[in-house]
Amino acid sequence: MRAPEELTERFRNLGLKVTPQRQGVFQALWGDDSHPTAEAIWGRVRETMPTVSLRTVYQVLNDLTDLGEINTVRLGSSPVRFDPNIDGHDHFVCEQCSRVFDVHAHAVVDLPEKHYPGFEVAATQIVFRGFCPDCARISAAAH
Amino acid sequence: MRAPEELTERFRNLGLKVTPQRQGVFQALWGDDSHPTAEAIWGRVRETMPTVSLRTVYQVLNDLTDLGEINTVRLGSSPVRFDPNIDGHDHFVCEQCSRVFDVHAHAVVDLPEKHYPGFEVAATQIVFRGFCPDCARISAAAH
DNA sequence: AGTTAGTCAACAATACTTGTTAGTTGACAG
DNA sequence: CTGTCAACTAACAAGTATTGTTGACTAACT
Ligand SMILES: [Mn+2]
Ligand SMILES: [Mn+2]
Ligand SMILES: [Zn+2]
Ligand SMILES: [Zn+2]
Repeated sequence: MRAPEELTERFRNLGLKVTPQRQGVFQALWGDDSHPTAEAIWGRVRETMPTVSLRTVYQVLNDLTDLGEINTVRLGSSPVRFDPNIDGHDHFVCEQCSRVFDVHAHAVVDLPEKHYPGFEVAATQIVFRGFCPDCARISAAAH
Repeated sequence: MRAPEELTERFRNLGLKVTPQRQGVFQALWGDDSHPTAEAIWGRVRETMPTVSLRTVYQVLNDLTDLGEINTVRLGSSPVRFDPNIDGHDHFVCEQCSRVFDVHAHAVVDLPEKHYPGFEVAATQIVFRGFCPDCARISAAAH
């Protein structure tokens, strides 16, 4: 996503009001690579704006998604996570602590057309699952 | 998953009763590569056993999952899909009709340890998204 | 300074899935 | 063949995540 100031610009240009709630969500997302849920973002925004409603946070997140400023990430059965990183990248999901990490895989992936004629691939998603460094260490210590 | 007869064997060996409901679900799953939802399986079982309850179908599907006979597939916001194919394979999701296809990608994927020290990869999941042959044809015809 | 988009609160509703209860049935062991 | 207990059913509640709705209020922009 763009920096909060640029988002502010964009919202203004689109005739959308720049409210403190919206700016709060911009700030909460900016530089966050933890793939937070709506609730997590709500918690962060509430630190400085205790009256903000979860409903509004959902609203802003959906607006940002519609504008293509952020992506939604659905991995497993957990609530939707939001990803301000919209550049192509992959994910690592820890099976222990459920955290989601941004990674850049070395990948050469291809769906052979001869075997799958007519399939038009628009996007390829790679998800690694396993133990993150923290959890790997703990599970190793417990040998 | 195993063939219905073998599953029957396994259930018996585990001291579980082989009921018509369970066998109905076995049959419904056998050879199905459409990644059906619980409701879809329910519909199929009901054709020959109109009184079977959705609750029981969920029960059996969860049992089979716990036994490692089938896998659950969660892709996007749709209900859980069940996959009797537990051999390593990838998926193609049509963004138009939402169908899920089994595919075998040509893939060399690797998470470089030097950049991600301590990450222990247990599984790598590849998901293609795009248009399936049917939907690609239709969208092409509408040029 | 007026207009109106945005927000809030409070609640309803949706979709999917699991929990629970109590009564009934039928699969299987002896 | 028969008794037992696992499994099933129906009917309903509950849980989780998200969106819809309404009416009143506030404050961002023109
Ligand atoms: Mn990411
Ligand atoms: Mn599959
Ligand atoms: Zn972890
Ligand atoms: Zn399609």
